[in-house]
Amino acid sequence: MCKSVATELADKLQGAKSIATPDVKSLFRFDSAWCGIPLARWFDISLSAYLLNPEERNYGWDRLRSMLFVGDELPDAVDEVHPDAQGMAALALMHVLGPRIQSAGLGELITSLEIPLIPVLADMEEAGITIDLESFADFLKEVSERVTELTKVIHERADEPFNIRSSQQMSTILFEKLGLKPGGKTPKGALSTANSVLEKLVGQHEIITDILEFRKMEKLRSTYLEPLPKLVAKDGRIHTNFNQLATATGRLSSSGPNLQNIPIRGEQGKRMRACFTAGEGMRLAAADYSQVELRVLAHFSGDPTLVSAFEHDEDIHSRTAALLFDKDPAEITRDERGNAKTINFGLIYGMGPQKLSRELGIKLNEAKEFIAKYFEKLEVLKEFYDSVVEQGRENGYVTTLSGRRRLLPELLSTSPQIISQARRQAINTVIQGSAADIIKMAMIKVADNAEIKHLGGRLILQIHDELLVEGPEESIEEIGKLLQEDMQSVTSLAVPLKVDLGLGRNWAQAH
DNA sequence: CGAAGACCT
DNA sequence: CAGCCAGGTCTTCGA
Repeated sequence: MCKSVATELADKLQGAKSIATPDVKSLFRFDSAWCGIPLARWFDISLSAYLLNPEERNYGWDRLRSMLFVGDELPDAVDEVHPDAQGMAALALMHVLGPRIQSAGLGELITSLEIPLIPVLADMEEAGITIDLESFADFLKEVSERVTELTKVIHERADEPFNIRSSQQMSTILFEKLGLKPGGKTPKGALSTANSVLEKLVGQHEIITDILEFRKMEKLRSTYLEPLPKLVAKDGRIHTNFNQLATATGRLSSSGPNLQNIPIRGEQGKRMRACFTAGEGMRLAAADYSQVELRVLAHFSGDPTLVSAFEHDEDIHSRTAALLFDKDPAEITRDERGNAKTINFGLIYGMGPQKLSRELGIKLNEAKEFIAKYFEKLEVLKEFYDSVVEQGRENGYVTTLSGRRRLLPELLSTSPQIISQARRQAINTVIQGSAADIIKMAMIKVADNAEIKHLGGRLILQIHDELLVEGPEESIEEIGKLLQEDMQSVTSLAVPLKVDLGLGRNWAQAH
């Protein structure tokens, strides 16, 4: 007999009569364990109502707030809340939600995946990551100086001072004063000054490259270099929050600070990641799933071309190019491979011919032929796409590997635009959500691995298809191997899962 | 507080 | 003729 979620949670709550830690804010901030389950995450999970019915997304919070808190803010002192009420609230919620979760067939997802993940995430948040404060300071100094220089140069070139950070003022300067050609509009109708537009203007005016560099430097300064050192906790480490219910697809998100969007590209990106280090006497192991979303696509579609490419561990982009251009994979040029890569990524997003033509710089008709040819070659893939949409239309939702659902009533809309957006979301959710399921399973497996634990390895970050583990210098190689093996073997698909592993003193080295 | 932009997978 | 591909978080501007 399968215990209901409510019963199981009720059992765990029974033993707890009060909150272990006196400071409610730190309780929420670090998700300190309470009867084995971190309290904040408990309430997160109680919001699982949203898995069933988005209209009731706030059900949990409204109830909780009325029972526990006076206003919107968390109280400063524990005296302002009623310890037992927290348990009562969670219990009440789960009594309502538990049966609904079970009857929707989501009990397994909640009890076998999401709930076991809770303490794993709590441990990761508590572990945090070390940053090299001196390198950060040096980096910040250089970037700040460069921002000052560029500000001066840009003002000179524009022949007047203006706020470079303001897209409105930027638009006026570029398109009115300097008479440059607008390259597109924003959703709201203003002339866009986004990077993609500016890049096409390079060479037309010397100010453009300066603006592009200014934006890069300013982003580094304002989002990473300045705020992050201020967030170093007493333990000398930075602690993020991993949000379990923030995305529509089942991915995690990270906030306060977001450690899932630390720069990686280019010289600066590399330098930035090098500032994220292992602690004293420790090393980092970074393991990332190779092409996991395309492998998931191969798995679900069973497309023989994709499946065989992954079975033989071929370069998937070259393989796609070979198929499209009727050539031997060895004869594929850089450009052809690049085009194939664009298509492969586009497939994951449900890309249409318009965007493809823009991406590849070819005509619309050409792009249509391109896509037609692709689907001709991979008709099994097309059947899979159609079946996802059909499932979505019939059920009102699509389902990932673990049974997670995303409601997509928009599939039945009358607006062609809404329908095609929902189509893309349906396809992408099955792929992206299943990849999220896989890495969540892997995280639980890694966290439970007694050998890794014994060697002193601990998970510290997840970046969608990558796990970052910190461990003692002398055992990091072994930890890395175990990590890689756990990730690869966590589930068995129609194609093998491949995991690339890197080790190092810092995050850049480990890549 | 929404818009625009930039960073990530 | 245009139509701009999925999922996030954070900063800044300006009403």
